[in-house]
Amino acid sequence: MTSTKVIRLPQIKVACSECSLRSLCLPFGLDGEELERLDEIVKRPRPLQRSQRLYHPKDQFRSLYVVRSGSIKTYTTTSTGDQQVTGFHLPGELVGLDGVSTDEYSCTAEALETTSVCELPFFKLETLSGQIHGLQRQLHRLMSKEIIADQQLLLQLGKMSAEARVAAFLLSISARLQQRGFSATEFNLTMTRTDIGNYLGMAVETVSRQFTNFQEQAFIKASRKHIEIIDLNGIKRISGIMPCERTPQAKA
Amino acid sequence: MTSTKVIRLPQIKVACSECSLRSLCLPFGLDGEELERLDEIVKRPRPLQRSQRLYHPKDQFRSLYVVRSGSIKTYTTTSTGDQQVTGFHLPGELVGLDGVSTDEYSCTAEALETTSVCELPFFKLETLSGQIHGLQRQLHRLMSKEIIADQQLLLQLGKMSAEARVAAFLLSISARLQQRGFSATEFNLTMTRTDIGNYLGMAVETVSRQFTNFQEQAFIKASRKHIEIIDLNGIKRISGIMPCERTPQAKA
DNA sequence: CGTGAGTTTGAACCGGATCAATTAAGGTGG
DNA sequence: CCACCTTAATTGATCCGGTTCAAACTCACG
Repeated sequence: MTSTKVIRLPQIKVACSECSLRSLCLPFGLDGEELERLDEIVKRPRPLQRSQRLYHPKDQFRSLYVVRSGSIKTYTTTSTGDQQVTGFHLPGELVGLDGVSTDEYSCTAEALETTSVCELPFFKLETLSGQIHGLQRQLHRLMSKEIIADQQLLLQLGKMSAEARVAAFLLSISARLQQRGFSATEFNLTMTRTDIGNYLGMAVETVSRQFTNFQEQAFIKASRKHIEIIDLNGIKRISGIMPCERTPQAKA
Repeated sequence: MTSTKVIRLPQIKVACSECSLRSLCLPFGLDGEELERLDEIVKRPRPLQRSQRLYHPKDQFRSLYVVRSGSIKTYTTTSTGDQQVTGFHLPGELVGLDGVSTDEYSCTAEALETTSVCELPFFKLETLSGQIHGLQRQLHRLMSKEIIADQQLLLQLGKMSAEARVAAFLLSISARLQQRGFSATEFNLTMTRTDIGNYLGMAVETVSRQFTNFQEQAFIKASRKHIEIIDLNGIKRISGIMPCERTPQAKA
């Protein structure tokens, strides 16, 4: 709000205590004084433009990032040069955990649109969380939540038909946005169909066909990036149902 | 070693400082005094027998566990009652991270064979890691490594042919065992083919066929659970190669 | 030795990948 | 401001890998 420069996105200087994401973010559970101490180590770099990168593989790991607004995709690049999307990160979500275990990042983090982040220098964060127990707890929560959620999704994807996967993907985005105070039924997919396909492990064409399919069944309205979910329960039903409408594939 | 009871597995009372896994485990980087303090909070419960459970979904989250010897599978159970294997845990690996974010476990952890674990009461661990910086660092490393590794594997699986998946699975087991001082080329798969198929997202029959396939190509010798890898490079080659021997599936 | 769980093998079918071609949408420069 | 170009998205036709269904086999264990 109190910007010193000419043109600057208004939220650039928002302190943790003012941030709308604080209940989902590290500040959760901290009192005023603790919040201030956290604020002191949080950096708020200039927003990234679309396709700008936050870090690359082999960059030295120094910080975790929290998406403030916008969205980020992370991907690795295989030896043959093609890209492997490892995740999409929405506001309030952590980016950079791939660096924690090896001290260098293992993937590329790239903005899908104009995106602003908070930067959390990890070693300062560790020090501080040694002093503020609530912070430590929340850090651990976030770390494991981030990754477990992803893992669960991926695991499920393994056994689902293309239809169910795309449905599950939409649900995941929808639920995450809702948690952050956005609409659960109307949003923009900032990533391309190709990215989605890559992430879900299927051909672009299949992703596209499923969107068409869902539209024909009147579960969603999709116009390019813009998605409107008409029948959330319909989507849920699909995402839980196994291929071929026969026997469930995950055996006992 | 200094067992007080009649029959007890010899390693039951081994302190962290004596444990062969310590360089892979939490003690890594700690000095003598710090190790002692860690040792004080580590519990070493009686070994689990095959198919005994360490915890169930909805159990209150209290502890992380490190597999000392043996192996554990974790799985969730879907609404329709079938099981979804979420991972296999070998000696030196953490179990229980699924509980950190919600304060209750989300899956079942079940011993695949006679298995002994160390129990780490998580809140004591948090407190202690607030005091011992090296411990905190290592805890974070382990937490993220555990999950990131899994995630990477799962992500890759999404785009691989059945052949490549099974190869990648074998490699994963092999590499993890090797890191822990076991043979990389000869080991027992303690889980069933069904478990493997479930985890990898494919039918049991397909898993079985791939084992046969690898044998015919003289990459491995497999007799039931017992696996001997003859041509590790052959397996590696396969695990990196895409289906249909055509174009790579992960697009640029 | 039976009994049953786990594993292997065979045959047929179908979902999704691949290939090919068209349409739509941003961006750019004249 | 519009024609042009490039990239993303859609749609259609064909083909193959992997699932499904069915059945035989093998080993561990009582």
